[in-house]
Amino acid sequence: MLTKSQHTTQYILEIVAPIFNKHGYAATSLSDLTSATGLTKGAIYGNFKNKEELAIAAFKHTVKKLMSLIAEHLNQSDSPIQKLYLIADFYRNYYKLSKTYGGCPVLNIGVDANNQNSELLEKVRIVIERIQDQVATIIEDGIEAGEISTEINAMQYAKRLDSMIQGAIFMTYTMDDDFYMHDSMNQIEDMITNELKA
Amino acid sequence: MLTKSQHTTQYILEIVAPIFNKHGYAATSLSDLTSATGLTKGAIYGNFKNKEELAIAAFKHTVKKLMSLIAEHLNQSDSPIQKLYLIADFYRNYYKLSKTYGGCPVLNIGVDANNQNSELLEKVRIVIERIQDQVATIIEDGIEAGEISTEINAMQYAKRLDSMIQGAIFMTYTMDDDFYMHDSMNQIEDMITNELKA
DNA sequence: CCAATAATATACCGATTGGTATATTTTAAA
DNA sequence: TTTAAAATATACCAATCGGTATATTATTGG
Repeated sequence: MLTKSQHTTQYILEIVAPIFNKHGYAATSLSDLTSATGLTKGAIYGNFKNKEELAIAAFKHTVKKLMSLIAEHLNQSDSPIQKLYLIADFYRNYYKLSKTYGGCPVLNIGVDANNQNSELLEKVRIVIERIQDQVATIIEDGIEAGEISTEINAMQYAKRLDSMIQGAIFMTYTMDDDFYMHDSMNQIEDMITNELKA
Repeated sequence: MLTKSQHTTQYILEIVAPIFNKHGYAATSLSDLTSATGLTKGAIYGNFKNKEELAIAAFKHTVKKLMSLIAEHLNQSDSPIQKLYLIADFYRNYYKLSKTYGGCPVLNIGVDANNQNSELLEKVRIVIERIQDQVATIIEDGIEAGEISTEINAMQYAKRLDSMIQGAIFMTYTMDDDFYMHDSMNQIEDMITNELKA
């Protein structure tokens, strides 16, 4: 059973994460958080050491949710190459989906933390590396399974896909236009079909 | 001849633009700017209406510089398809280059202004559209010149290239790793050769 | 039901925020 | 050289900042 403060901690993260994600660390004030949660500074500082620790926890909170959503989506197939297609498929809905959480945490916090908050930036880097490792593993599994060409450098290709996806996210959000996301996913599907397939 | 205040205006922009670019609008305080410039609030508010107008002017200042650098780079050839290769070539040096200005203003201010400052966001969008129009025009010129396949949708392709470039910039900055930029430019060069060429 | 403790609210701190009104200095025309 | 105007510096404003010490309220074990 969760204690009262554990419930409050979860509640705070739920409310606060999208705010940090949208506004960034410095532009989010404690009063933003108290008025959004309906709680006081006492409740917040009783559960989090300071603003920075709260921002880090909020980032992790959003990432965890999104990562479990994509993991669930990839469970639709056991085939490595089909999992790659499913990644593209997942991101087709990503604009609408990530808006719920205040945007893409990797993009938003990555840019916000750079030159500003090295602790937070480090967390973003860890997440990016974890994502790329997972994609690289899928590609390697595909090579082993004979689905993907042995010519492919898994890690390099994972980074390339990640870079394209992040570019699509940035453009989609900045221009408020889903075209970028869909066009990029078309492109990635073509790459899977024409470059990766054994 | 420039008046004294015009000199000061230029001087302020020169100093202030990288700070806004690195830290974002909200995280940049007036005291950051006075201590960096060695001027007082009197000098700054004598030349700019308020912080927002200064941030907009600073963004335009950096964009103008970068745009003239790329325009100059593209002057190395009159051939449209060679100009596309030159764009890729330009961005190979972009990480080091843009660091001088505190990073990529389109990426940084684009993310920072989203959900925060609609005036600033609108300026970013205008810049993105201008860049894409210029690339699309080069592609159209290439089609007319018979260098580029008539199958290509110029504007769609310009957006696709732009999205890839922005993704590479984000990844390169966030991971502090030029690999992303160089790999993306290799990819773009391959696309020019294999997809665009007539 | 009481008491100990956990959890939250309140009140306050010095420092800093963007912005302004005014004083001072610098510039340039006469 | 004098003087009006332009440009910059100074001093100040109320509001807000992140954070803390303490008071109050909920919760829970005995």
